[in-house]
Amino acid sequence: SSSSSMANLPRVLMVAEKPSIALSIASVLSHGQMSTRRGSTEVHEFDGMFRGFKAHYRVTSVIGHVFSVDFPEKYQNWATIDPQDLFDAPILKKESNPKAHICRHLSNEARGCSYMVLWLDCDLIESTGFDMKDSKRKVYRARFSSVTEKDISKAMDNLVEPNRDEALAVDARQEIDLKVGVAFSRFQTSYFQGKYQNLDCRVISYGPCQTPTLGFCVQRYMHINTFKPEKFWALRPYIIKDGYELQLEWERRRLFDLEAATVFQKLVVEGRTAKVMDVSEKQEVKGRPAGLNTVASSALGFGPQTAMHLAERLYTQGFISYPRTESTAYPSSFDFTDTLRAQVSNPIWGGYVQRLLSDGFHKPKSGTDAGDHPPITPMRAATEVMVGGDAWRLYQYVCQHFIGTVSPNCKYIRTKVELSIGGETFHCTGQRVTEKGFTAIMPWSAVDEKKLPSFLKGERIEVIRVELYEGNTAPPDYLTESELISLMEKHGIGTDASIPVHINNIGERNYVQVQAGRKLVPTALGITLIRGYQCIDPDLCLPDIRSFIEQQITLVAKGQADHSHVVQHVIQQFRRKFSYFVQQIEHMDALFEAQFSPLADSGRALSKCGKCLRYMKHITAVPPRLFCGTCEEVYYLPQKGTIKLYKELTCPLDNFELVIYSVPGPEGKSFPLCPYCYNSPPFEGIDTLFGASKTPNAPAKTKTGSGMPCSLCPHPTCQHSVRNQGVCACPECEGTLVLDPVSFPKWKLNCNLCSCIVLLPEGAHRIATTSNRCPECDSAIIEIDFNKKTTPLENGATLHQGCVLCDELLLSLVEFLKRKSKELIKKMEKAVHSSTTSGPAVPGEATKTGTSIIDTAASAVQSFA
DNA sequence: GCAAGGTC
Repeated sequence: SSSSSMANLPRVLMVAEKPSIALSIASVLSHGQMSTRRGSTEVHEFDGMFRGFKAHYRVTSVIGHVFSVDFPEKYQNWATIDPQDLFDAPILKKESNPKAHICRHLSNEARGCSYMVLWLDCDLIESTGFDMKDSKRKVYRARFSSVTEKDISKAMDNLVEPNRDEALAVDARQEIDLKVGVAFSRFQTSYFQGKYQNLDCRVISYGPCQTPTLGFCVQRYMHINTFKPEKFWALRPYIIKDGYELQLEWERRRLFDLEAATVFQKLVVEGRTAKVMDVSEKQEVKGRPAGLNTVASSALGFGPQTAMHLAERLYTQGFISYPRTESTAYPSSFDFTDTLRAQVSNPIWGGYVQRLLSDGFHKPKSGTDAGDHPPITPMRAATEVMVGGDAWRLYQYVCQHFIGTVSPNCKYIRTKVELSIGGETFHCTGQRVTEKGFTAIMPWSAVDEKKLPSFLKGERIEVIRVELYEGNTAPPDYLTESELISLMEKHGIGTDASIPVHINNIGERNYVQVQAGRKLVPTALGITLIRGYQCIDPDLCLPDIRSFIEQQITLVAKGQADHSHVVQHVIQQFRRKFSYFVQQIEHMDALFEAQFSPLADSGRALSKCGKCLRYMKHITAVPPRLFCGTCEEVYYLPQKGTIKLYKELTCPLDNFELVIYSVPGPEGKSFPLCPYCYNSPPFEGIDTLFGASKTPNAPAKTKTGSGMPCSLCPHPTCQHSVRNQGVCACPECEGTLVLDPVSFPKWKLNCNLCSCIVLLPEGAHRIATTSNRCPECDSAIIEIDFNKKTTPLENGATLHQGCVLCDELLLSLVEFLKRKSKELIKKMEKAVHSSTTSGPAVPGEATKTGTSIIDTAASAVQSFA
């Protein structure tokens, strides 16, 4: 398209739900003649006809849902907000992925456009600057059921008005799910957390999808547990024919009455010979499969989540078609020949495909068209080297399944021989495959062959013995992942994309465990939770809870009910359920009490509580924590290290006794923390500070947990705070190097954010920070009391004061771990330089962008003191 | 730390 035409033609902006669909739409409408430029998402441009006149098109997309909801900041505090109040809380709509700048992108692209066509049902008209009431800039909605040329063109010829109701329905679901889920989750978590020692969880969540999902697993567990096996008996006569010993099946299968079975056994034994009453042969057909939809988990032994992940990767690399689809029916226009041709080069099935192409392949069995995407098919040839291990297995499966769908049916002959012994009827069957068909390429669906000697009608055969088999009825097994998926689909729990997420969730939360064969076995916690709901309000864990929400929302989507009316109605129902649940929680607690050991009975007294001044118990089980039995409060501790009392020192802010946390090993470190401050950082803005350090892979996250140890505390006078133990800026991050107070004799400085460590002179009797600052770089001056035998000072002197960065003697004695010292010294010099130029009040802020946070915190301390 | 729903 020329730039001159672009300027003159009316512009049409088209927005699809994801980049791949924008590409397909543009390719179809421009016949591949479009230009593409990058942006937040790609924009494809071309000239074409729009509603009877020539127009310039811009086709772009969003990436999934543009908006999601959450509570305002004030409602994020678990300690101050009563979960009940969440039902009446306002909610905020935010861009789901602010970094992607989708709103900005759309409003930019919408500029200068006279028309907009939405290929999605989301509520984003406002963010484009378009207005539904503006008659000059019209907004349309394109409805399409598959991403095919035919459907796309049809949608363009039948544009409709955008449907606000559908967007409102999405909003309604978001608000309901948020309020219900968060209110119940916070209440349960706060109530049970820290109450029992062997209760291993960080959060006890509730959700209208995840909880019924768990409900299915527990229901099966209960079925198994309450199963009473029953004895049964079956007659098993044996005959010998053409040298084969054959066991015959009884027409009555089994009896639950031993006496009756014994009577029949006597009859049959006395019958002595089996008379062949009938020999029948029947041609049977096992039909080729329909197209492959969302990858079945059990087929390959990956979890559904992993399978989807691999499939997603294969899709983005162009090896298979879009893997998230419910449809098993191919569009009529689907080009099977091309898809097959791409597979002729395959060393394993290439020959088979070649024969299919030359002998003529079959159309797949007609499946169901869910109106989303075509079934999953291979797009281009791949080798194991190109895609690698597990993805390769999945790719093979997709290919074999696809080739299977266009292969002939499998044919086999089923023989049934009916025999009579002493008036009782028995039979035996055999199976013989005559045409493998698709099972040749899909060996996992092969028909079992069972050879049978030939029998003649009327023939008599001697019965060699008659067994009276005694068996027990057996309980069903635990739910498998694929059974669970079917149950969820059947009850409308989750969507094809979210089902694996819910299953994953109940595993991560420790409600179920995945055992061999991908069986889901509920844990004590999972079972206790469901039993609890069952005795307080069974609705809470039944699938109907989801159907109820979905059905109410459908009313909004169809315009049959008002959005806010429906939301209010549903929220009101849950508000009542919630308050009843809160009122009755002791019933659930009774079950917890029976299952878990109360915390008060366990743990060793470690440090004193600042509130009641009694000893708190240290629970080492995950998650490690301190429990005050008097106040019934729990204080979490960092994981993966040891906790000891720190010299009975106390925190000046809250009077709690300090503990010292240590990670063992040569690169380990120690720092003191106040149990109270660690859990509730006392200074404004401190959360933000940690938020900043909580970037993925930041060592601070795993080493310090999410709380505030003394090494991060800006208290101006406490001797343990970063203000008094901090020495200088960390050369590797924005943190501060803090003196490790218990590192004698291997003295060191540890960064309070990252894993950087600086070794100080070993063996010194004492090393301490002083209140003096280096005039050169503002680092804290440290004082060292050297060992008499190893002192580097002249005349056997042992006391020395200096700056780690500027004092020549100290600089020669310190050692930086991990990096080459030259590089580090350069970095240190840089740090020194910037710290002298900006002149910060607290060491370590030199390179920090969020400096003001500490200042705010520091002033807060001053006013506090 | 909390839901479910999209898709990267």
